[in-house]
Amino acid sequence: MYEAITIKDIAKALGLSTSTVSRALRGSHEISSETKKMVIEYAEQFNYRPNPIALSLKERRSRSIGVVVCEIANNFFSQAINGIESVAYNRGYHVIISQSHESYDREVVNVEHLASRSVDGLLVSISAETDHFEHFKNLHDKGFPIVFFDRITDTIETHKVVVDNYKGGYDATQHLIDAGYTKIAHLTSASHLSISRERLEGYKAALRDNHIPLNESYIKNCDHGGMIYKELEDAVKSLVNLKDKPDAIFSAGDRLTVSCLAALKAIGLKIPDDIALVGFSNSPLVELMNPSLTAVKQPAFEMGQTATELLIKLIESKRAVTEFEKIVLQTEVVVKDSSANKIPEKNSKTKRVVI
Amino acid sequence: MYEAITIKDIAKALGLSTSTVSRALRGSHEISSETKKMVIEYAEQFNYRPNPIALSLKERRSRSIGVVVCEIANNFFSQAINGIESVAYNRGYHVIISQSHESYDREVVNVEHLASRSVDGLLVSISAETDHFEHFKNLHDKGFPIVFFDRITDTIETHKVVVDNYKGGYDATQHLIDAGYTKIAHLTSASHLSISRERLEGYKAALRDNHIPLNESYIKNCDHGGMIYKELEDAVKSLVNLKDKPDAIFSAGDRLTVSCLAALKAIGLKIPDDIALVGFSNSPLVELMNPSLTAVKQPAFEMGQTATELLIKLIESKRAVTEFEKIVLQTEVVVKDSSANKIPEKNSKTKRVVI
DNA sequence: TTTTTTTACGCAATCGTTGCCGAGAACGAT
DNA sequence: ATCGTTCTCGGCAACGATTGCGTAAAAAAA
Repeated sequence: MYEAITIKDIAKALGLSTSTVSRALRGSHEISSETKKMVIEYAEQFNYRPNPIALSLKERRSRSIGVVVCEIANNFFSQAINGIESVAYNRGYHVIISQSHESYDREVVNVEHLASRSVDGLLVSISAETDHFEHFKNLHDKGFPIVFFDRITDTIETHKVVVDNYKGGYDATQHLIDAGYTKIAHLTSASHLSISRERLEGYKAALRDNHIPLNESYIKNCDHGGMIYKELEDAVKSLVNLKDKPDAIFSAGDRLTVSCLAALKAIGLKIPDDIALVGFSNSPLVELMNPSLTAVKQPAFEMGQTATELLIKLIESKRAVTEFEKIVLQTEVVVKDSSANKIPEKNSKTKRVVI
Repeated sequence: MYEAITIKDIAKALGLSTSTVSRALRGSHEISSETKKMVIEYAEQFNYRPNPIALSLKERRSRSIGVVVCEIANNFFSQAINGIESVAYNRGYHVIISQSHESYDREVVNVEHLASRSVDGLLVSISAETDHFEHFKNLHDKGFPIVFFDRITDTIETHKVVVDNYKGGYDATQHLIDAGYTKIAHLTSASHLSISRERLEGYKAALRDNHIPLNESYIKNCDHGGMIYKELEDAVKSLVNLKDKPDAIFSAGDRLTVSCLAALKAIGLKIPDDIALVGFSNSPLVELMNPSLTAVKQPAFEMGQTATELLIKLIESKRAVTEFEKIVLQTEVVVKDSSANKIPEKNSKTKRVVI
């Protein structure tokens, strides 16, 4: 099978010791220039590459970082991974990906597998099912470098990279209010996720600031984050079947938003005439959708980059790090047709007449 | 920093030799059951995990596979990687991802980096820029396991997993013809890519079988596969500015299709009334687009799975493999609104009158 | 010429694990 | 009592590369 050339092969071929070859290759001054030249030429001719595994063993590091996300086939995460890969590549690190598929058990297995010395550090966005964090805490307490991004936990003190989910939720809701909607429902994923909580808080705050009373029946949690279409469809149906039907929906996740659009289309409701929709989504396609979708965009690529930079800083730090950063990036509301200004209803004509 | 327990630590603590501990842990019959019990209990208590790097060095394998694709943030590839990861995970392999960003140089660097003994095999979809294959050939000749998927080359004899691109192109074109379109343009990426060639051949064959003359000016290559929007936009503009303007476009790639839709929208052409559109796309969102898009879907997940199974078979084969498989999966045309039956033009009324 | 310094290289340990060989004890068979 | 066998276990080497230390030979200084 495939066998590559080693330092030992060079040493044997040239009648030198492995230490001499090693030093020659690294350009040590204690090797004569003729020997160096000879070794380097031979190495180039036979395309010598140091064995990274041997180096890892010696240096006790693998120059690779592990990524644990719920799924790759999701615009937000694939863009984030793109950012991760771009930084890692430039710094000479490999990226090892694993998916939790929103399962706690799978997350634990992946984390343990990666951390058991095959990666130097971990980049994590927590699974929707996960509501306790011992598997991270154990590692972190032992000094293993972890950076959380997107979905984080406050129970572990380390670097974190997030967006301002509160503001994202606030802005989305405020935008709907500005467009004339008042009965705004909120579709979100598992309630214990940091991103869900914060977006919900932003939603509530925007309502409060606009003196719109909070209607608890307008808030729907989908614990599987839209992975199960039925769950989402049921939530949407129960919303539109309410006596006091909402006139807008703010959905707090990519898959949630897309599935919601599909569900509304299936039910036969017109957007935004029957019901408006604003949602978190990082798909570049939403503006080509029918109708084009007002979306809260996250800087996924930058999040990946930033998280990776922080992680590599942790990994390469000589002393144990005790001061941790929490970096908060901004979201952006891209306004399209799905939240067009509300057409005044018939019964509001009276008011107009008054004017 | 982070230090994990080793076999040596256990040996010292228990007053045994490392070989005894090693054997006890692997349940060897030549260790007394008391010793085994003692060792295993100690190992569990201190959460011992064998060092995969030391094992890699010893066994001369890393139990990881490398993936080289042009980009992750693309539905086709993220779905394929999903399939790759699912199989690899079950077989105990790590997946290491790298992106070529359609650049030949970057592809070469990635391949060399991964192959220099940090992965046991490679899963490759060739970059758009790549038109010679020495970097793969050298490895393959040395017995290094490589499996190509999606974008392949015939110059290297190894396992390959593709879709029937010819049939995909044929079916898409035939579908347009069946819907009443005859002036069908073809938008494709770099001409030296296997997928471009085959889809083009399918397109041509469908025209030929329907006795529609081929119009060379209807075929547009975008060498950057839609990565550069301007290139695509120019191609679309030059198509719609032709004297004998096409009444339909068949686009042969995901990004191409989406960008084409955006370009037509920007130009202000109505789909399908002014011009119909059918394209390869693996985005689950196309049916929610405006108009919903008739798309050729590829079994990306299955391709990833199949390719990974073949690669692991190669890696774990005792003897050098000389018989290689080429697995061809089928595409599926999902018909939506963008290729609705053509409305007969005014000047065809005469014919109708005759009837 | 003798002593010191410099040059240029080799030896061996190290990282964590396993394979191979062999040692010592216990035990049954002769 | 002696031999052979079996059971347990330890020592050494190896995987590939790096590195501190040691040292022979050559060069320089005395």
